[in-house]
Amino acid sequence: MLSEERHGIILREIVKRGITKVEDLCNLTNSSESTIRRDLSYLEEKGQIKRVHGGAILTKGRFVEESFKEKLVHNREEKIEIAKFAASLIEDGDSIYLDAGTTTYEMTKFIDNKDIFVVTNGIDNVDALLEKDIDVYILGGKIKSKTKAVVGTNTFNELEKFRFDKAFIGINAIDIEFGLTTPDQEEALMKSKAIEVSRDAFVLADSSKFNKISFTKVSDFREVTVITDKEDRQYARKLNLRVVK
Amino acid sequence: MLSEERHGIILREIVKRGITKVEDLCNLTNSSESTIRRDLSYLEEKGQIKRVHGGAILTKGRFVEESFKEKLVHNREEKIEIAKFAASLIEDGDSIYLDAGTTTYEMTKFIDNKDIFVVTNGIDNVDALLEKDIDVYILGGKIKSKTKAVVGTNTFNELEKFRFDKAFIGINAIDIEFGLTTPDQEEALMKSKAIEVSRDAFVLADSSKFNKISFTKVSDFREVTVITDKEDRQYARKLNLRVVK
DNA sequence: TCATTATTAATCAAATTCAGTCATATTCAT
DNA sequence: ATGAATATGACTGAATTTGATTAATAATGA
Repeated sequence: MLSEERHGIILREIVKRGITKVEDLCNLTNSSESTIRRDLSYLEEKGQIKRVHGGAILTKGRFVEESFKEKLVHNREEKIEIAKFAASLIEDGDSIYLDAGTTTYEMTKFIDNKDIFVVTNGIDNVDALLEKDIDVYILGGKIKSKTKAVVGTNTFNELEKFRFDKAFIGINAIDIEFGLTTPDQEEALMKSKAIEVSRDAFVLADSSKFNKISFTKVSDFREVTVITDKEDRQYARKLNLRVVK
Repeated sequence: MLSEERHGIILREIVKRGITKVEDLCNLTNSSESTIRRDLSYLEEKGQIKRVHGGAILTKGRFVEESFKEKLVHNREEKIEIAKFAASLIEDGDSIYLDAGTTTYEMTKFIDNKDIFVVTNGIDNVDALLEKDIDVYILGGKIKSKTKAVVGTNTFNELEKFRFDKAFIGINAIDIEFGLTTPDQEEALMKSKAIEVSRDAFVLADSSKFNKISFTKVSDFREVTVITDKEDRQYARKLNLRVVK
């Protein structure tokens, strides 16, 4: 049996029952425990299921339709890898700023430290984090309908009151000359301030964001670590680059 | 049986009955007392239940706050009628406060005035309003995972800065003596303040909320108009009652 | 109050499940 | 065909889960 085939069977079984035992999956697919365990690890890596002792369960709040929408997102695989690595940087006790955006949203699926405090300006992040039993603080303010990000001067000022251990920021464009830029001025201000009030700031950017320039400057390279899937000597010389995979 | 599976069964049983004995849970899951005790400790740790001598109860006291989804089912028809009427009160140009909660959430579906400004502390309201092209302002603060309501002193203070034309408030309990009460103190404060800073305050309460008393006082009758589906002479004499249907 | 009973926490050993490693089998590109 | 890459199943010691036991604690009623 092909592994893809097994993955399908496993997913369907878990969706159907909500929870499944390794043993049952062995019988269902005529495979060894080792194989099933490998499959479960893989599916968990992809964020499709959650492993528990003895089997696996659905990742909470994952609706079937969502997976269709998600597939449409550009560079999804890369974003997930970047998000996964970023999430792994979070340590117990951290206070975190999580920017609004698709890449940072992917992070929520891989955050397993419950003893953390997350401040976000992304409405979509809230649900995902609550389901993980994580303390969430939403910044107040006007919500941009397109990105569902909270922005504005009040929001900006509210951010001023916090100090974060780590900030995770999404970005639209990276250029070796102009640094980090993004189309919306208000969002740029938010990102910039978040970077400022954080001990460590991480910018998540898949390779498609490179060599682009957008309207508003967010930050110079010096202040942040860029997490990406793109190997690039030039950039590596000028900035703190973390390449995943 | 997997532990995750048991946790689910235990939670469901406690939600259903309000209180459960260790012995019953043993029978229900075919597990030993040791195992059930460990499960209960774990669930208590997560804040999902409270252990008592001989068993466990739900964390909240007299008026158990059902989860958001469960509440949606309860008295749905009536809530929709109430919500529809409440929404019809909104006029172009209004600035509105929309409380977190299921009945107020229903309102979002019937709001068709786009030229309004809505402030809310309910995360779920945001999406629904954005889809209607309505300007939304979310209050900032800690999010209660159970009700997805934003609460806290900062949030309270933020609310202070607004003045609304109309506020729409959900409520858990109405008593002819004690007035409007609700289980969570922080949420009660929010509701109370919202009523205070609004020209007109409307409280949405289906008939199941009547003749009940909860923990924290939200408001006296004088300050608000109660929208309900229940005809009641006694209440009608004491407060401003609007009965729909 | 005190004694009796029920419930609990702590500890232990057995059973189950796990991650990691290895050898073998299969697939793939050349 | 050949070697490299990948997939699989078996095995091992480690980690986790479980139920039984016992001593401590809490509830009950005379």
